[in-house]
Amino acid sequence: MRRSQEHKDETRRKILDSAGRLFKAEGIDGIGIAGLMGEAGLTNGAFYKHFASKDELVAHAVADQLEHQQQLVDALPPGRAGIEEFVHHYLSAEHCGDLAQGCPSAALLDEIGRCTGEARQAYTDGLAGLMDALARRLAPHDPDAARTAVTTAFAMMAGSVQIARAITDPAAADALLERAAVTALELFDAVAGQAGRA
Amino acid sequence: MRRSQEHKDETRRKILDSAGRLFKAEGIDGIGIAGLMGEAGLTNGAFYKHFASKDELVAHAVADQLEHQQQLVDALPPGRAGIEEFVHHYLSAEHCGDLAQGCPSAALLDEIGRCTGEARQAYTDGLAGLMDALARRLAPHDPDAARTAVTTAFAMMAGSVQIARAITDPAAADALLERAAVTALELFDAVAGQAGRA
DNA sequence: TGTACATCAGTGAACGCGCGTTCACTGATGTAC
DNA sequence: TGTACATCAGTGAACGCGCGTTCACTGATGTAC
Repeated sequence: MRRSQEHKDETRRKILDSAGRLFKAEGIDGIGIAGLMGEAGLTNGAFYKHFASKDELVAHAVADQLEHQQQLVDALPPGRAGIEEFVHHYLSAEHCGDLAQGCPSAALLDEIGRCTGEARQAYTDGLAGLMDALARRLAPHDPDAARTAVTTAFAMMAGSVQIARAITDPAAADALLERAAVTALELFDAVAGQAGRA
Repeated sequence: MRRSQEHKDETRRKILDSAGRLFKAEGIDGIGIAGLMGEAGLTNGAFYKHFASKDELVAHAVADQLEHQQQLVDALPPGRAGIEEFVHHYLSAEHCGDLAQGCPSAALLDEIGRCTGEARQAYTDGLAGLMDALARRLAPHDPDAARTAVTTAFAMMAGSVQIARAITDPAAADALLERAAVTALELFDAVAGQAGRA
């Protein structure tokens, strides 16, 4: 069944998409190669025509997911409206309820910390790109100076989503998400304000 | 080898301690019953004399770990000095480097979100206790009102530690931890200040 | 106090199962003539 | 353009392994007399 390079590229993309969704929904250790390949409409053996190992897939899937997150940020409307949309979508009940389509940081952060260097490097680079995309919006004249503060605010957002997902009390989860949105906007406004003054 | 109830309680404690350490270090899916029992100086079969299943152990270990965290908070010196110690220890390179002895939220949050209801309930109750302990320090006259804001600040701390552990760039990790400590103290001060004014 | 016995924490092999990975094979399609 | 052949993406069974859990057994100790 030899296929064109185009066909192979499409298959690779299907595997990466399935991996992104299922790693986030079930955890990296929570889903196997056969399950991923089944979701992509293939059988387990074909996996090794595309990736050398599960670890290599994890690294590529992490990179791919963060790239996708960055594209979402880049597609936001300009100015404070874009930041508000980002914050309110990120800290929504919908995002908390949809692990598979959600943010890879919120879904996988502590698991990535235990991964191979390859996956952690992919996360390092991907997060840097995502934080830069946010910093460019907030402080166009000096995004480098804003990056660490932006990352702190993002850590708060990711941590809040993780807590909201972990606890069983929906009212407490809603209150946390609402409060986190207020704080996130305060922190982002502070970054933009400092950059404006500088 | 029948032993006294006291002996059995000691063994249960050893299993809970091993579980707490190894779940945090290797992940809940990353360590098996035989590994946990070996760490506790026992063999796999004895496990089921103490817990009905791995899921039940996870719930008890999560509860136990959060109780321990709360005891650490309660043992801090009173006033702002205690909060400062908490923030600086939590956001230290030592804490990031020592998964096994560290905070269960930072080590396990996204995995707990995928656990059984039993484990998530244990996390819900344990986190509530921990957040109350912090809220009582910051706003002794109205800790309930402070709880959500305290949780937001804590989410920022846990998220920052997770990111610092996940990325491969030590300089970026240090900068993030430092910036997170400043922001955490600002957020905690705001909670204390609002409570003072009210 | 001494003895016989019941208890049950702990042992370690075994269960079925799913994991990551390998491999002999298939057969549609790109390529060379 | 038509044909023969080489390629290789994909199949699905099989590999060894570790998982959570079960179980027959051991033997030190608490308990009853």
